[in-house]
Amino acid sequence: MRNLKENLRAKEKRLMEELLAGKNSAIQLRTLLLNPVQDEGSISSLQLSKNILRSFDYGISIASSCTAILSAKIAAVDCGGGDSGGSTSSGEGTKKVVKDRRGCYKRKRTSDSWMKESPTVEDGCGWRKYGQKLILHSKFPRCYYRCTNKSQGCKAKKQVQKINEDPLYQITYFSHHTCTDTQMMLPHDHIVEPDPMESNLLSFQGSNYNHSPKPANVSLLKQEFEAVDTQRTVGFPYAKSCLNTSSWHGIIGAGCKVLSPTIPAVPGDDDLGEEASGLYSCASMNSFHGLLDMEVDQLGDIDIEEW
DNA sequence: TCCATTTGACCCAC
DNA sequence: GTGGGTCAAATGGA
Repeated sequence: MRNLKENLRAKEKRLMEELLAGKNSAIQLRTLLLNPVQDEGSISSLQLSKNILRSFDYGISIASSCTAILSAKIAAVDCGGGDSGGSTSSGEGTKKVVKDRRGCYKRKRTSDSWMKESPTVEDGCGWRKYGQKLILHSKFPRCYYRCTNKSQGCKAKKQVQKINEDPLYQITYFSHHTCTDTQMMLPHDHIVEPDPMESNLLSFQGSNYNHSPKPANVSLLKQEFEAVDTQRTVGFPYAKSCLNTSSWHGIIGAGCKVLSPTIPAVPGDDDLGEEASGLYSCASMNSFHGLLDMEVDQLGDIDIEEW
């Protein structure tokens, strides 16, 4: 557990370093734009913009990793998922702890899978839903999607799990799009680490961001977590909540943990604007720092020995 | 008619 | 044996 905390602290430090590096690059870029005279050896505005994007991409990756770790751990504690937690609360301390394997099955993480958290399930790609299940210890059903261009041999899939009452979804992707329609909208060049928990890292190439994807079924996707049945496979008349798509920016602006790069941003007039808009919704460094501080500190509220 | 969604059943990893 | 992932028939909407 101590290792987990240290790990989170280290990630926080890395995040701050990346954000500061990005800020420095932005300052240099600003200076360059105000004074466009360049020396032979001076760094180009294009390179600076790339540096900025790289810093934010990596920062988002780190933040994603941290929040995913915390979510998993906190959820495990909340539902008594820990083996020791369940046994100690029963008052049968002398009883030998039987390892319950229920719910332990997880799809094997491959180098071609990654996860992110987003306030919206929309990512600009065309997805077709092929299944939905209520997952053990999950309040909300998990939905399964595959690329609408499966006929083209595209093997891209994703799983969408609403985390809690807040509009925050955990989206797990499997395989990249190979179809021509959507591959430019996907995050690629993601970072994968051997540890399944660490595999949540991802990064995005800013130059491929699409700013106005709005598939027709977005509203349906946003509605589908509104009602949950108690059956194993959920069957229900979906509640027809009416979420205003214009509120998405408000959600983003409130400072989400990890942001989808395809959230429509204010369209720029030039290439710089297009690329920079990938940074558009990121929380400020201070608030991000506070968020991480808060989440790491929350670990103190949980019995560390239980982990 | 076509396509997307729903949902019960089945398969398989654990 | 159980839970998670997928299949495929049924259903509904455009």
